[in-house]
Amino acid sequence: MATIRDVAKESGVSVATVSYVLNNGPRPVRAETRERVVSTMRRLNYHPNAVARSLVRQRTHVMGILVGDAQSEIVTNYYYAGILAGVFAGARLRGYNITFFTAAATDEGIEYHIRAQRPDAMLVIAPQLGQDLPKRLKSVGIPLGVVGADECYVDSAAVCLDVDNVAGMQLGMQHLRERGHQPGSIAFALGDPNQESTRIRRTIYEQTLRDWGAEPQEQDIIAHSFHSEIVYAAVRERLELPHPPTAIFAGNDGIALAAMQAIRDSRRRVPDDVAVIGYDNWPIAAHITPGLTTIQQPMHDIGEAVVCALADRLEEKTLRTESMVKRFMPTLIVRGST
Amino acid sequence: MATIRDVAKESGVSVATVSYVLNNGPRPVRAETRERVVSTMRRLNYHPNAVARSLVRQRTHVMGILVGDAQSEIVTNYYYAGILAGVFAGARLRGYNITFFTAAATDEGIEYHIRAQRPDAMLVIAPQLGQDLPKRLKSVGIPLGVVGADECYVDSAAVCLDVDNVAGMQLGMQHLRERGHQPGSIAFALGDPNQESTRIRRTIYEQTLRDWGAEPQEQDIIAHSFHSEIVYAAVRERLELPHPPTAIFAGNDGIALAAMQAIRDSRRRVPDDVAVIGYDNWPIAAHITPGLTTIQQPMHDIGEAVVCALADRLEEKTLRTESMVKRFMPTLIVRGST
DNA sequence: TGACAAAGTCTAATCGTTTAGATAAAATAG
DNA sequence: CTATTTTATCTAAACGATTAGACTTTGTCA
Repeated sequence: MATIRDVAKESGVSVATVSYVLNNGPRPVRAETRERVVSTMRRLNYHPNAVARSLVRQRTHVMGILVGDAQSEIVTNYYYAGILAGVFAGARLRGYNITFFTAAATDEGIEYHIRAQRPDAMLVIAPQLGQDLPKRLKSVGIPLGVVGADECYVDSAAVCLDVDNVAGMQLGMQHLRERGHQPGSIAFALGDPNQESTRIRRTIYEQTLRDWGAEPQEQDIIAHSFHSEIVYAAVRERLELPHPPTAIFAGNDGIALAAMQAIRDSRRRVPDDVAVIGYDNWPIAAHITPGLTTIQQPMHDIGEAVVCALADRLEEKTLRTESMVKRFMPTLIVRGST
Repeated sequence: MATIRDVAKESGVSVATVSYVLNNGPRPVRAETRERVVSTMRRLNYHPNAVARSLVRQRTHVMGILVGDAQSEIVTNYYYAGILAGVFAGARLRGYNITFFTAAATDEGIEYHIRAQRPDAMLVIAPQLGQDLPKRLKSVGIPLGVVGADECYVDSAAVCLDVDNVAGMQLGMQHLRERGHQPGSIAFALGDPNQESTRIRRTIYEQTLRDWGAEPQEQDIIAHSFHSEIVYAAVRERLELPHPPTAIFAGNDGIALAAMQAIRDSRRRVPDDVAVIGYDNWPIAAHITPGLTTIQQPMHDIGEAVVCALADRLEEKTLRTESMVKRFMPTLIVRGST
């Protein structure tokens, strides 16, 4: 493979000149010389070695990414996929590559891998809470972008983006209320309790009920998991108890789907007997019967925004030393399930 | 950040010695010296710079990946997500990082990016046919792993893995036949006609019908797209025509879901009026009513296998100069939709 | 025309590793 | 107790770029 030296020799100039041509600077090159160099580059099929560049520039133009607890999450969870699509779009826009760190976030050694690989920044998507991950990532000393976990990262000088969970829950609760459901008859099938969004949403759920004069019942907070089988079983069980809910607010659309099946299998109808509202607006939500009412989140925008914010920091367009928190507004998509 | 030189100076040895400690060779180091070096490495929080290593070793330990036509495909298509999960698992197993090439496959410059970034190998997942991509990727000169497109890559000295599409179609057709559907009443909602799997499956569909003594009808090959809206419209339209099918074989579970909705919206029932069989066994397939009968593909295995096969080539465990084709067996998952 | 600035090049150091070749120390053989 | 081999280190040259500093050419102005 041709190197810069080959190009230099072949076109009778020094490597410096070739480099100036390559980068349009920092020194000027005579038009005639430039042309000669460009043509030999083309002739030799030369492409600058990004590895060598990274070494001398101390920039890899790579952003590392940690998805959920392990990469496999993207398999079943459209939320991650949506964020990722945005991340890719942003990366392309700003000229970065995205590398997945294949070690799980819980691995002892993840920060060693990061140190070794030297991405310019790290992205963390909807991490589990209660780990020492934030501290460890901070210790690596590169800009950090976090989606879906403000609180534990806000003191890590990170870029924290998330959907506005408060607004989302209120949107959904309001909608159920307007559909005539009584505060005491709305259950909440939350997701992974180790995610920040789940905790916030639970708080808002309970607070909204109290605002409406109803005390939240422990039995109306069901599932505590994103796992379909667990959700299915939990919903069926709840429906057997006295005072079954007339509406279920689900932590994401996957939960909502499992809940809908549980409802049907209990010989009840959606939405007549039990209404269901989801979260995320997965593509499938529009393609089932009845369609799933859901809280849409601008996943793509968030993914793109986090990359752009980090790129801004790297390019010194914005301050790097303090945290930044930005919230995105969700919207309610009404379909047949409510 | 500490460099190898810092470690060397700090522990009173040469950089070479530190390197030998780091790599366990190629020269021996006295146990006492090694200990001293290791402890200073720890004290200085030293981690070898992978970029510098890559430069001198001419190996980045990165595999690049091109997903579908653009990264956004992983959003809606579980097939990609499944393959990816396997790829990550394999990468972790063999010590590689996965970098997404954010330029679309159709981009003029994708091979330039690859040349510059210098991944040790490239993965291509279910590419569109009819592009010059194979040729261009081959010209880059690094090992190639292809999932879901043997034919056009088989002469590129690539590792080609795919599910056995012939077996999968036969499995499904056989099943429909056993359920009592007449050859002339089985429609095929194929996917993207620019993917190899689609083409093969269509051929097998037609051939099976002929084997059964029925001439395949143009009108029974519907949709020609993975896009839900298009599928939905196409199925509804087909159901209005004379001789509506009693069974629809779908190119993937997304198509199957859209088809099921179209069937329901035409006031027909699944499976009584029209049976549906899908492809891929998306997680959702088990969580709808009725459950979706589908052809399961070992996506995870395929993803893992392609990475391992490439790693073998890179580590010279296997020959690098000739193509290898391997097929994985699908299985039939019977649920309520047939 | 000469002085000085600007434009265009080149030489060489640098980024942080690996690893051959030379050299020194220790172990083994005769 | 040498001579020879083996083991442990060190020195220095890569790997393929970028970029200051020195140098040369060209242009501008008095």
